[in-house]
Amino acid sequence: MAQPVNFGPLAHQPAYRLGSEKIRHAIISGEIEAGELLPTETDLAEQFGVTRSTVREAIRLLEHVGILGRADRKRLVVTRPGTEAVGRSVSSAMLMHQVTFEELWQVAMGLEPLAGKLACLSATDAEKQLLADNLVRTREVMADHDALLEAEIDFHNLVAQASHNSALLLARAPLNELFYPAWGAVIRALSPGERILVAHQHVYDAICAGDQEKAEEWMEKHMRDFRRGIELGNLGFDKPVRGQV
Amino acid sequence: MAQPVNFGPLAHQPAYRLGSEKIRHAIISGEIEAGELLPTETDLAEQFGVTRSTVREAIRLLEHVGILGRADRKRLVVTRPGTEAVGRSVSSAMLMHQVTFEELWQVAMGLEPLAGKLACLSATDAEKQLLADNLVRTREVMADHDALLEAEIDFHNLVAQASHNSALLLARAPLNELFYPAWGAVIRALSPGERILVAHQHVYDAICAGDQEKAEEWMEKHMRDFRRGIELGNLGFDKPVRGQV
DNA sequence: TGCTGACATATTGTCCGACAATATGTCAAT
DNA sequence: ATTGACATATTGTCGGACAATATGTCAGCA
Repeated sequence: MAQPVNFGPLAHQPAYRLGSEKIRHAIISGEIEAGELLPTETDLAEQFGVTRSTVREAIRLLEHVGILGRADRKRLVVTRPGTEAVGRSVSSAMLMHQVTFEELWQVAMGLEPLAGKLACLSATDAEKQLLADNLVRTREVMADHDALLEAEIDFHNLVAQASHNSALLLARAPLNELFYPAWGAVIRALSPGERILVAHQHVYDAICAGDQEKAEEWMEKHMRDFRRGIELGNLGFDKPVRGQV
Repeated sequence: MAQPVNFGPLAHQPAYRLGSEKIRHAIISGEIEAGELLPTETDLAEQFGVTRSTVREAIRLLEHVGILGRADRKRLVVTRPGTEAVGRSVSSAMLMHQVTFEELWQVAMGLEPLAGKLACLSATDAEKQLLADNLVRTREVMADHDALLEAEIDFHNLVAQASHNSALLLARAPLNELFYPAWGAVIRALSPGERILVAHQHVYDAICAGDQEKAEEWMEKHMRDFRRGIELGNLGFDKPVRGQV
């Protein structure tokens, strides 16, 4: 049987998508740098040869990813997407894929010890100080579950930041949104404040001493504690994390 | 000195953002499931009490992240963001942060061996077959640099998929966009086809045998080869990856 | 001088109404 | 059963309009 020619679809892109791609490209290629102002909507409309409404749609397309933002809630400005923006979009995706706590935990086991290890190499004195402050604060709020969770999340963020690896920082962004909040249930159920503090303390010591293996090892231990907590509390280790976002 | 009351800013959100949040929430909370159609723009406009233009902006805000898409390039449909959508948005972020190849490599060292390890536990026969096919293909195209790179990327995607961990799949999405393409330069410079194949073969064997340690170990070896290749070819291990996106 | 207020200006947020292009559904004709 | 004609629904794009708000300017006043 003679197959008729397959032309494939006539990839006709709507104008707002073309415009958004053009802007995106200009930004990523470095033609426009972070912090710079974009032309006004009217100007863009004129340049693209479309109406302002279309330009606006093109802009919105990029805004949610964090590439564009408002400087003074007026003019558009090119921004570097922070961990929040990335975390938000990736965790929406994970939520829709019904990611289980176990799956997140496995990813965390891949990334968090790595963060600890790298922090040993790159942490500055200022960052070590921030970690020390965090330990103090953690001890203070040990009884307050919400504050404890916040301190806990903070600690891991500080470690990640001390790794001075932006790729890692962004890759682990969704953990902040999904993994650690789920941990809140464990804290309320088991009050493992002391155990958390011990682990953090060891990680901190290792970072100060520049002892990579120890940092990695204690981060792993810490993560295993997470897992044990969820299992002990029977909090649905193999069930999808639900989004409180 | 008596501090005057601090009211904080009057967080006035534009309507298109409110609308987008409302839709996003409905989707994430499961009120609307993936695959379902959204009401028409006119309906949404009526429900929200705004004009269609505003609704359209709200929709665009979500479209780029992959939560919304076109079913038949007409009606809006709720979609699960795939690795492409996530990869695209996260890698834009990484590019703007001037992520270096070294940083990406470190993340890959955290995730790829993990993927190999998990694949040992979860790979189905069909997935093993796909891996086997990939090995055959890799051997065939060993001389063709572009095709080889494609096969290489494919292999790692297949392994990741065999891990049956969506969180991992999404977390490593940016690697596909930035890390492996950079590897293309190495292939052209050093033609390490044979070395790649050997590593892949060992990973494949380990997965078939269910030998987690071996899979992990060979993935690590493979990654170290990457790094060595970049260093040997003097291809800018510590320089920002440039986006060809 | 330094602060305040009035005013013009630029830019975004929102609205309205309109039309073309395209996918869908229906029904008659072949 | 396939085709063609036609009405319908929905999106893509247009153009113009106005309100709200941030910025800049400048005179007035202590």
